[in-house]
Order: sequence, then C-alpha cells, then structure tokens
Amino acid sequence: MAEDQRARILDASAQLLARQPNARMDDIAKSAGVSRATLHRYFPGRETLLVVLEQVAAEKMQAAVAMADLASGPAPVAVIRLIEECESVAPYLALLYQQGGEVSADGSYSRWAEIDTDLTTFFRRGQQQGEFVLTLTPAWLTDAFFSLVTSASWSISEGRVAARDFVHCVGAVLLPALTTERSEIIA
Amino acid sequence: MAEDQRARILDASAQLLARQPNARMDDIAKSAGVSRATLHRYFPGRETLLVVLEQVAAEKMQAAVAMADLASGPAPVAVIRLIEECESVAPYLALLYQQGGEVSADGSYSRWAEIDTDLTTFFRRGQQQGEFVLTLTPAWLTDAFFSLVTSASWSISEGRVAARDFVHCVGAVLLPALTTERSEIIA
Amino acid sequence: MAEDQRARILDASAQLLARQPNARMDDIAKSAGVSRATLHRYFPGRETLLVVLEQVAAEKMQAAVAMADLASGPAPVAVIRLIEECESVAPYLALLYQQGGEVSADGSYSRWAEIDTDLTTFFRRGQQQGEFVLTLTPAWLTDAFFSLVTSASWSISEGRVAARDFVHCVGAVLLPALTTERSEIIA
Amino acid sequence: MAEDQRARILDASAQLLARQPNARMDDIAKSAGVSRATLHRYFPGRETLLVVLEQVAAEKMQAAVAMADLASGPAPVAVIRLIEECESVAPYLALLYQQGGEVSADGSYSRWAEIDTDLTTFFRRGQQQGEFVLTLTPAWLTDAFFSLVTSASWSISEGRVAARDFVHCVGAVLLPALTTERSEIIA
DNA sequence: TATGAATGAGTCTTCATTCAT
DNA sequence: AATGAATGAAGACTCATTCAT
Repeated sequence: MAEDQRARILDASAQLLARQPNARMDDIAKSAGVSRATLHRYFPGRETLLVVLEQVAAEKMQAAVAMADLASGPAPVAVIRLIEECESVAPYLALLYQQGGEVSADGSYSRWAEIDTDLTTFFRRGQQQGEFVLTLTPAWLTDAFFSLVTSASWSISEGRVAARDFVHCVGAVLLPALTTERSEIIA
Repeated sequence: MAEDQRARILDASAQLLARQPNARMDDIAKSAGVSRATLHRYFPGRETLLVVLEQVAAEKMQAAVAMADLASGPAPVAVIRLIEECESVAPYLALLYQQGGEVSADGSYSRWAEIDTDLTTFFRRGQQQGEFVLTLTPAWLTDAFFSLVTSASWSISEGRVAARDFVHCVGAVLLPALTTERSEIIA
Repeated sequence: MAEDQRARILDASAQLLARQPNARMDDIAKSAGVSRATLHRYFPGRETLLVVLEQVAAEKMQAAVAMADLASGPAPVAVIRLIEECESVAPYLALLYQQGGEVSADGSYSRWAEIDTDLTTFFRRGQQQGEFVLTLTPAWLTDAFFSLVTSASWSISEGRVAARDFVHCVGAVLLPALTTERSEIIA
Repeated sequence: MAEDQRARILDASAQLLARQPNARMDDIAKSAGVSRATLHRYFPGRETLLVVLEQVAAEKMQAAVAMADLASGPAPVAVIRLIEECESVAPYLALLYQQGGEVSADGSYSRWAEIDTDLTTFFRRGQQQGEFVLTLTPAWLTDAFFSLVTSASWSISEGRVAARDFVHCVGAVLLPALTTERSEIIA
C-alpha cells in the first residue's frame, strides 16, 4: 500500500540521516529499497523529505507526550511512561539532533515549543510536588532527557546496548538524577 | 601570530560545526573572521579541517582523561574531576557527534578506542569497588557520559543553561545514576 | 549510445585542447555539445580526462605503428605507410605536445617508450640498409617525424593546409630529408 | 643591473613556460631565482609577463629574419642563415606554441603577420627562382620551418639532441625537403 | 516502477595578486 | 628585496533533480 511505502521510506530515511547527515538522495533511496524516482515521487525534493521527517518527528513526540499522560499520577512513574513512549520516536529525535535544527516546517516551531513546554512543565510539577530534586532546572532536565533518549537510540543502533534495554538504560540514569540529591551522594 | 590564528580558526570551526554540521566553508571562514581563501591556507580542504578537528578533539580528550587521574581515589570524586576536565573539550565532542563519525584520521581510531577503554575501565572499577551500581553496563555509562557532556555544552551555547553550571548539571545527573539503585527509587 | 557519446567527447576534447591547452572545462564541454556536469560524468575530473586522452593517444599511435608494418619492405615506402596511418592520430599527438608531458597514466610511460623505440629502430634499420642518410640520429628523426605530423595537423585545422594534403605535406618534407645528403644540395 | 635582471627573468620564464604552460607565478619566480614580489615588480601581472614574452619573441624573430637577409643570395644558403639566427629565438617560439596563441599584445598580431609574410615571400622567391621545389606551398613550408625549429629546441632541452647540432638537425631536414622532388626519391 | 542520461545550481578549491613586515 | 599573510576572482566539482526509456 502507498501509505506503507511512505512510512517505510520515512523510517529508513530517519535511520540513515541520523547516522549520516549528509547522505545523498541515492543512498537514502537505496536504504529504503526504492529507486530515486520513487523517492522523488513521494517526497519531491530533499527539502520536502526533511521537512516531512521533522513534522513526523514532532507529531510522534507529541503523541508520545500525550500517551504518557504526564499530568497524572506520581511523577517518577510518569517519567517511565514517557521513556517507554519515546522509544519509537528516538530515531527521529536523533535525526533532528544531527540536522542541527536547520530544518523547520512552518508550523513546527510552535509544535516543538509546545513539547518543550509540556516537558518543562512536567519536571516543574515533579519539583513542586517534592518528587523531583530542586537542584536542576526544568530546562536542563528536558535537555538531558532528550540527550539520553537519543543517545540510547544511537548506542542500540551501534550495537553497544541491547535494544530491549532502552527503557532501563534511560530510566536508570534519569530517575536517580531526578530523585536523589547529589549532596546525599558526596556526603 | 600564526599559531594563534590557527587555534582561533579551530575553535570557531568547532563551535559552528557543532551547531551546523553542514555549514559551508564560507560560513566557517566568516565565523573565524577570515576569508575562505585564508581558511584554506590553514586547512587545505574541508576534509583536512575536519580531520584536524577530530585529532585535536582526541588529543584534548586524552589529556582530560589523563588529568582526571581516574585510577586514583574514590570513583565518585574521580567522576567529578573528569567532568571538570571535559568542560573545555565538550564543544569538540559535540562536533564529532554531529559529524556522525564519518571523519577519521589515520591514528584516530585507536585513540578513541583507547579513550573508550579508559572510561569503560573506570566505570567497571567503580562497580567492582562497590561505589557504582551494577545495573548499567560500563559501555552505556560511557555513552551516557559523553551524551550528557555534549548536551550540556549545547544547552549552554543555546543559552538554556548557565555556563558556570556545566559541571553541576552533568554531575547532578550522572552521579546519582552511578550511585543509586533505581529500585530504591521506585520502591 | 553511451560509447558514441564518450568517443565524441574525447574527439572534441582532443581537438580543443590541442589548440587551447588551458581550455576550461566549460569550453571543453561546450565543444563536445554537452554540459559541464555531463562531461564530468564521463570523465570525473580534468585529470581523468587528460589521462584518458593520453591513453587513447598511445593506443591509437601503437595501432598506427603496427598497421604501418615498419619492418617490411623498403623503408621509404614504410615511412609513407606510417604517415598515412598517423593522420587520424595526429590531433591526439598535437594535444600531448601542448600539455607538456605533464599528464601520465600509469602504464603510459612504457607505452610511449615502446613507440619511441619502434620508430627509432625503424629509422636505424633504414640507415643500416642504406636507404636513409646517416647524418641524422634516429632520435632526432623520430622527434622530427612527430613534429611534422602534429604541425601538419595544426596547419590543417587552422585552414593553412588542405586536409587532403596531410600525407603529401609530411612525406614531401620527411622523405627527402631521409634520403638526401645535405652535402649533395649545398654542393 | 636592472636590465639584466629583467632579461634573466624573461629567459627563465620562457624556458619554464615552454615546458609547463600552466606553471604558477611562484614557480616562475623560483626558476628565475627571484622572489614573487620582484617578479611582480618587473611584470605586474601574469598577463603582462606573457604579453611581454610574446612581444620579445616577435622582436627577436623579426630581428632574426632581418639578420638572415632572406632577399639576398641563393635561397638555400639563406635558409641556413635563417636557421642560425633562429637558434636563440627557438625557446620563445616553443613557448608561444605551448600557450596556444591565446596571448596577444596589441601590436603583436601585425608583427607576426609580417614575419609570416616575410617567410612566405622568401619561400616563394626560392620557388620562383627554381631553387626550391614547387610541390609544397609557401604557407606549409613556413609552418614546417617553425615546427622543426621549436622541435629541435625541445629535443635539445630534453637531452635527446646535442645543443651544437641545432642548425644541422633543422637544416638537414629542411634543405633536402626544399630542394628535392619527392618523385625523384620514390622513383 | 526502475534505470541511465543529462543538467543547473551551488559549493569547494586554487591561484594571482596585494599588503605588511 | 624577500617573505608570510590575506583575499577576490575564477574555475573545478558535486549533487539534487528532471527526462526518457
């Protein structure tokens, strides 16, 4: 089906571009198992492909945030839900990191701002409810979260980490950081 | 002086390329305050520039690891030393992440392997001495470390985090992760 | 057909480069009736084009020498055969003269050495059999031969000599020189 | 003396450019034993240098033709005089051949046309006086003359011919060609 | 739909030239 | 006068894109 084809191309593109930001259209087409012509029919122009990838990434991330239901229940548990939901989005996030934020569809900026706000708000809630430490800013926690998610995705694709350990790896780093005062450790 | 100029170009290049992996030679030159031709005089060809940047990154990182003296003293304290030493290297590491590992000078592979081994060995030591948790592999800890360091560097350059908080931000995430069982938290 | 195109480009390149050693890729492409990019598709890089041209020249010249069957029959008649065979090679030889011998494919040096040897040997045979004068060295006769052939080709392309007179022009200069003592003239 | 310096640069430039048409200004300066700055002071711009070289070549060639006094005495003897006079001009002629006639000072075209006319006229005179064969056009004889002169110069600089044999080599090829019917030979 | 040919546009690279020491 | 630094201008090269098969 055409939709499948489209999705397949998007996934393959994300995978490849996350690794090789400068990959040529030829290589992208090959990695998706289609011809250049087909690639061009689905996404007329490299620009278009990148924009669509970013939009898809934003949509997937928004969906993940929504699914995680960050406003409900204990914040530490919500973090785990968020990580779980982000697993399938991770390759797309990695791609964006690689592209250096140069791509930007029209409505995308606001979407990412919204996502950023959602996460920031969530971390702030955790702090206000006394579940998260106060020593780190919500902004940095958000950045660190994205960083660990994309890094885990990268480590998995490099074979340095088992695919099934994604949630564990991110969670086992992030949760202690969120809930444990560093002073407790040093002391 | 010529050496100064060279160093200035390298720094500017690292800064810019970390943000825009596809930055044109024009922009790189401009960011360093010289003309394209001058940039080419110092580093003949984009390839050369990237290779040199990678070599410099490897050298700086090796030096940082050496300075941190990872084999001595309590592992948690050594981690802090390592983070401190890495602060100035971070922009170069960020650059490498962006380039997707496509660059590689001749002797560099072994250098990075050595660095990787040093860090992996260090995290393993911490685990064996009971100072670090056993729930995460040394390989992932190494990746997570690099991830947080580069991310913090990026957040600072984006103005999302104060420059003086570099060590604190990375440490306050990494140390709890290294020393606290996640089960303790969930429970 | 692709092969035709390739040959057409080679011929046009030889023609043009023989006249304008520094011709730009633009002009070469234009003279072949294709775009720069297409020219680059067939011959990636100016270097490659020149190397291929030299190889083709060497092959053509070797074939011409072989066809002339220099070892058989009266030497003066063989010279005429050689000139006839060289007519189509002449533009390529002219090109090489212009490039100043800077181009050199890997196996080409030996090929040219072989051609040089063949001609030198031929002229020596003529001398030993008493058909050619002894007052000029085989080496110079070889050089003079190449010189006249390329010059005739040039004169024709400049419209100073009729194309059909190629063999006559070269032969009528070379044959008397080979067979007549200068002393006979002066005297 | 300044004039000496200038002449030395011109000679070295002619020598080098005859061999390497694309030689860089750096190399030209080095071959003349002066610095780039000095080269630029004497000849502001590559264009200028080439134009001057062409002018000098034309002047020298005109002088050679004048010295040979082509209108006087037996034509065959005049040819020898011409060759003798051309020996020192040969490197400059070789240079022009290499540059593909792209250079052209303002007054130069007429100068070369004049030279060409002088030689053509001379060969025609020889033919009309029955001293030269009628089977070759004056235009081709002129071209062949230049060809042999430059070729001999090249062979000498390559070490394939002894420097002292210049006149002999050119004369022993050209004179028989001018005075002997090819039909006499074949027959 | 896939493939090969062709090209325009944009980037990279080089070199002649000037300036300062 | 010579050398090293710097640059504008010009050319080489690559790649995304289109077309024809």
